[in-house]
Amino acid sequence: MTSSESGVDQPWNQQRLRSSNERMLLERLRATPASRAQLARETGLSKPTVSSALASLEAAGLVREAGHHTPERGRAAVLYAPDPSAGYALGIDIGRAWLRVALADLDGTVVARKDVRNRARTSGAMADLVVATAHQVVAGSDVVPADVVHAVVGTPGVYDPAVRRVRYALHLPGWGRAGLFDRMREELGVPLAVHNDANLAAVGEHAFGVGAGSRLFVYVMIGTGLGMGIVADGRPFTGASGAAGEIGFLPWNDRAPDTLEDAVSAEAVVRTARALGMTGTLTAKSVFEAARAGEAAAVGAVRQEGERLAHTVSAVAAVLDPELVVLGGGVGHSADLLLQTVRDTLRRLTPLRPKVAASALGEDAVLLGAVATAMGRARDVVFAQRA
Amino acid sequence: MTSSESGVDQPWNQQRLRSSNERMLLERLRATPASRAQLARETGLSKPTVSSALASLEAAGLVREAGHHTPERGRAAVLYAPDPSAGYALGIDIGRAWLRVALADLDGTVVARKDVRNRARTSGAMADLVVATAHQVVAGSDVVPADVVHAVVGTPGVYDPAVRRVRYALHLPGWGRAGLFDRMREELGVPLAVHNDANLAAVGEHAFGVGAGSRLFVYVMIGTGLGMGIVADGRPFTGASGAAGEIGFLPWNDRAPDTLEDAVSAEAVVRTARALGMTGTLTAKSVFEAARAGEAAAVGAVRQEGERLAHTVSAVAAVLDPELVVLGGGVGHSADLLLQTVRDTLRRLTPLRPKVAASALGEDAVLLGAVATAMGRARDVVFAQRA
DNA sequence: CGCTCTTAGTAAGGGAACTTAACTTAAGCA
DNA sequence: TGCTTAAGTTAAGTTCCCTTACTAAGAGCG
Repeated sequence: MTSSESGVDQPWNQQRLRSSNERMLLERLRATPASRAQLARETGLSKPTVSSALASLEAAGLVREAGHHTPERGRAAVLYAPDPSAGYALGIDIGRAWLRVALADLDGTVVARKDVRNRARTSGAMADLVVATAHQVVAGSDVVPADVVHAVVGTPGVYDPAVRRVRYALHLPGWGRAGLFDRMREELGVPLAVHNDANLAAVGEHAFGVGAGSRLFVYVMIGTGLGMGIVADGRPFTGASGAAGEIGFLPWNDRAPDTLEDAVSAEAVVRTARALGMTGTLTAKSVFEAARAGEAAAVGAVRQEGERLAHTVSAVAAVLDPELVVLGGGVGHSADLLLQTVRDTLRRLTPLRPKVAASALGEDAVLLGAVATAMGRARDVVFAQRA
Repeated sequence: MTSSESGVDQPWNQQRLRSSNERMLLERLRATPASRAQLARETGLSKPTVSSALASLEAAGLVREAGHHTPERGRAAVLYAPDPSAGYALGIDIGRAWLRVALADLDGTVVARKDVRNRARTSGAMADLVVATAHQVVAGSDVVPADVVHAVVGTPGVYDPAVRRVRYALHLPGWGRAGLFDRMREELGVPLAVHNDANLAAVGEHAFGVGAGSRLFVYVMIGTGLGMGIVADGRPFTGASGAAGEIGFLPWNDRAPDTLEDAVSAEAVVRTARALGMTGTLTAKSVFEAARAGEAAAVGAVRQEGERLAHTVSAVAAVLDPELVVLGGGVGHSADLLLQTVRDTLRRLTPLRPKVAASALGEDAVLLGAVATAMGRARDVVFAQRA
């Protein structure tokens, strides 16, 4: 027999009833401020119940008056809105080149931020830098440290909560060490969750960027490596072992034994450009700039990159059928150059053609995804801990 | 801002509280019969509440006494269990060669079944055959027709509820005609849902087969075509437009322009066997039998099939990271021959290696998936319509 | 046989949270 | 100032859950 979800969930008593209704009202208010009468009409609760629930929320500091609304005729309504200062969340992006930290309120508004170059040589120094920068960001804001409720870190690799360390972090030496994040957690003094950077970028693009409102979309992160984040029904989809979206391992070419990651990452663009005749010190960025200027070898390299990306996207489309594919990562800022080639090649390759778009958040996608994730958790925590 | 899930859900009043608790108790009883006292202990509800809820459920015919249990010491307990005869569900598998219909109770026990060869020449005749066979199955059982609560049909292609017809049903002429399923629905007199066959096979394998308990697994259906069903957290994952798992469209080989479907389906095995020197009238089945007997060309064809499947699986693993890959479909009964090759090749191809297993349900996977899906819906309906 | 121990199940009382219905408050307008 | 209309509150009543205390029933034992 099926069984599966045999775990009996919590019983519903009156407290949970009340709590559930308060939560529903709070979520409704996040969309737009509303009066008690309006909430009653919209939610189906009675006016007295709404009044009482709103009083509780206001007493707990989760909701506050937000002006008035005078209808055509009749008494003016008192509008309520969530109080975004009821808690704060830290988003942290640990990248190869940059460490970025942002502090946001419960509306997702960033109230303080600091980006520092990542010059740490060891993972321990890196951890110290993260903690120090986070403390600076909080100190540089008007936020009381105790009001910072949750933090989320984005990092390459897959964090395994069971052993509390990162796996597959190939490009960061020592980063897989045990105890690293426990130390950060402790010195930070804030609950800290660790997520894969591509997944967070996808979440960020869903919360604030071009993926907004999409029921199923993927974020392809092209840079030093190749990764993908999946957001399904608003939540990250991580697979059975956290390795969903590790498209660097897609089978690519049975002639040459190189990986798709090698074939599509930023270095590959440089390699192709050289093979096509470009010379000098090249970076992916300079190749894209040359292509923009019309240099033939560069254009060819970019075209090949686009074709290979289309190959990747077609594989993803066949398995997942996403509504939208967002191109981002280090190469993302040149996505406009790639889009047309990707779309044209896709048309040749497969009848399954998701929309393809460039990242709207650019370099900030991971950071904002961390912010969005931490904020979501912070909302839960603040609600759960109300008086 | 994020917004997204801005839809306010239903308010929680006392009726919903009661209903929710009754539902929870019912689901708990599906795992194993239990006494009131035991339910109270396990669910956290009080004994009087459990008594009262159980009385309602019993009055509604959803639950019945199921013997007694005498503890070590103390009064004997009255056990309760769900009444599986509170409703019935129809599962229907419309395949190329066979039409299969099964009637199951709310426990998922098949109480009547009929398989007929699919000789219909037109889609209209096919629809008539489906309805007639379904009526025969119900008539041939002890079940009152009014107790049949829901039906689910499995068919190739993607059913689009918006236009109420099937798309991409390449191998079935006329099957994409509008109104076809509306007609069946009407003549059947039972609510009818239409699902993709590979998805249902995956659901079936999750409910009754080798995928039981897996949080994320895929069912690869190899036969006339090539398809895949995905079950995530117990629910089918269909993608944005219902085309998730259409792995026949995976990019395969940039030298030859054929599709992966052509390269992996049953016909491909025959083609390869011929190319390797086999002669006579060959079917996929006969090639597998010859391979089992040790004939070199057949062994070679089977090996190539396994290698190509491994290629497919590695792509799926890179995107989805499933816990388990189940091989099924027409070629499924020979999966044991393929497993070793698939596993060995996977080891060469990728570090992401999901478990690979043969289907446990064989030809019945689609039918049982339809039964499981219809039963799930029937449980909901019966519960919602209790007095 | 009846006493005691133990667990199952019920009855009665009380409290929390919701609803309905009626009332009060406040704003605009004649 | 009084009328109309909509917002918001008060009061009464309902539903459903919980706690406490009781009764019911089986098993071992003197």
